[in-house]
Amino acid sequence: MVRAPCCEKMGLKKGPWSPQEDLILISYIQEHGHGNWRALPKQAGLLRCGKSCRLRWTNYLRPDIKRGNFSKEEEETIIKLHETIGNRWSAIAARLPGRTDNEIKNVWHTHLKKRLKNSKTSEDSKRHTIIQKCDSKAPQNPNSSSEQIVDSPQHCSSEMSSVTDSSEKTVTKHEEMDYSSEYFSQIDETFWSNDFSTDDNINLQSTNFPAAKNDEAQFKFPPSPVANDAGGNSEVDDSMDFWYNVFIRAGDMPDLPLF
DNA sequence: AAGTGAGACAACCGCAGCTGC
DNA sequence: CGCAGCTGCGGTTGTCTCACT
Repeated sequence: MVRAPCCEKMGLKKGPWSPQEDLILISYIQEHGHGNWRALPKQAGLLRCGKSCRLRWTNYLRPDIKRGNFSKEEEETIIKLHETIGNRWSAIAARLPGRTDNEIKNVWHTHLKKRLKNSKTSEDSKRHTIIQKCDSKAPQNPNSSSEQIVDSPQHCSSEMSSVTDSSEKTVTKHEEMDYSSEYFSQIDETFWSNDFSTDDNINLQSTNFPAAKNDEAQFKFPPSPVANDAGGNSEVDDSMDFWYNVFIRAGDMPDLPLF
């Protein structure tokens, strides 16, 4: 199979998305659904490849994305699932509504892996201490190693069971918020029942997604970290219609293509 | 105040698998 | 059945921010 030329060779834009591009993409998908991702950027007037558009939508712009810190439960779910199925991020994401595989992957690499390593280290050292204690308690047998004692240590099982993960709370720069309920409370069930993870041709107009009904006042996307970082304005965080405010504040409302 | 390194997260790359012809 | 086109997935890289010196 001949690989399609990459974005750069086609003269397409790479790197971070601008708010204008986001709005164009949102508006287009709102109006038409994504349909064919490859054709989308051309039809929407974006100088991006379809892959980039798909990624941007699925990982960031999709309205059912839940942003903010991961809850303890979510982190535990990730850890447990990772134990059983490994690096199958999309499968793990499927078990965490509103979370993307990319986000989970990032969290794993930045927080959970380290935490697990730390807890394993502390557990190992604790195990080591217990093993030493067990060794001293256990009947002396020159042929048995310490590990063997730990694996079936009737005389110190209670101590071993006390070795637990004492993971500390991770702190990230974004406050924990449940955007899904705060920002999308006005979206009814028919919208959420749309399966955006599938490749169906999403037509938001056929849903009750507020923006699809031309109700701009209700059109709300969650504030992105980009906006928080760039603006640092609490007004932004509080109540507003985030995306429209971004453009209006910037005084840089893009000329949206006529679809 | 400037430089630097680490951490966090967004985005890209390339391969695999699926589907239609 | 084989090929081409497309999407999904996981690994990796790039970029930005912030803390520290």
